[in-house]
Amino acid sequence: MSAFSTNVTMHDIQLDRIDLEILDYLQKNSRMTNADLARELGMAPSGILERVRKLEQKGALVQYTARVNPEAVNQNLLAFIFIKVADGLGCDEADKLLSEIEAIQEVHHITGEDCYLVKIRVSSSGELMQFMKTSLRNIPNIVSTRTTIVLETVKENQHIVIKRDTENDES
Amino acid sequence: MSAFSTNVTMHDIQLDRIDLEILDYLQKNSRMTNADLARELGMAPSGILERVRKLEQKGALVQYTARVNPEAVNQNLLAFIFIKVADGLGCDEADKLLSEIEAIQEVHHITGEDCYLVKIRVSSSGELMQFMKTSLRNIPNIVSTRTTIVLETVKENQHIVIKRDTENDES
DNA sequence: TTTATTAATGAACATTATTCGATAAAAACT
DNA sequence: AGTTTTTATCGAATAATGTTCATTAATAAA
Repeated sequence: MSAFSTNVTMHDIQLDRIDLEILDYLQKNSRMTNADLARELGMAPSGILERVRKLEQKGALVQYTARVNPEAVNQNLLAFIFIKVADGLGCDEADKLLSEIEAIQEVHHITGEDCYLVKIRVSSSGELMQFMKTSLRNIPNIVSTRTTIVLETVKENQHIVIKRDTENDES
Repeated sequence: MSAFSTNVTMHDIQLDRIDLEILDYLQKNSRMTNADLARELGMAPSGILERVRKLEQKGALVQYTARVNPEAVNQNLLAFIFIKVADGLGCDEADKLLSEIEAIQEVHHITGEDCYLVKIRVSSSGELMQFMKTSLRNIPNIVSTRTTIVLETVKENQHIVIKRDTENDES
């Protein structure tokens, strides 16, 4: 069913203007129909379908997702945690362990003093505490953690700016 | 067209188990059809449609979006910027200015020394520099900024853990 | 009890998804 | 250049889904 590719590195991916348009439309509304896309882009629905499938295969489209209001499901606490591990050597193991934790939405390797920046969403400070005590304990070579609590989120999306560059297009 | 509510605060939102199931299914695949949802949940498609519309109106469903691979569209540089503003007074204005910047995906008020944590995605360090010099200049009362560059992203999603507690209906 | 209100159903109809053969253009090869 | 191969699109046909709406049952309110 899921036609999405996993672990794709974008070496040889070539996207034309129409591909970029499709990506941008679906980014704004992933439930937009192929028929609507076809109308917007002046193509046949079957042609759109073909392109979308290829974008999935190429790994340009990663997932279709609905953004859920955290408040609606009582996940009101958002936090960022900086994690320092010894020598950054056990990192592969730490990568895996951190990624497996559902509450963790993001795991980044970063520059500077610390090794990781982690974004986590939980229901309460109690659950965060619980998480620090249990899940983080399992991760080897953690030297220190620094936690920053989010008081209020002003903006939050995953929208990527898509630049429709100088491209030879059949306009 | 867009049936999503804006600026919704979740005071009186009541979601039953079926609602939570719908949210979770759509979170995992927003292109899932109402017909499939209906089959999974043992309901009529029209009933599902009705519920989905209500979830949109209530603000539990915020948006349907496709996740685009940043590499595919040459937006390879991810950074977090901590911004300190004087007294956090001009914050409303700063909120607005920061949110209007497309490259900025997230704006959070945080605890600690700094006032803001901002997540930004651009094409290159050059563009980041450009951004710091121009866009940030317009924001009043910025005292300092601290930028953290992401070297590699191990995990990144917006998936929220939805707990189907046997007694999630808190009336 | 009676009356609103709400949520779900199922049938009817509109719209979309998907397949597939045909076609034409572009690439690759000789 | 000429030929083959690959690729992208279309259009028509069919399967499937979206959406409306009258009806019914269940729930809450009066």
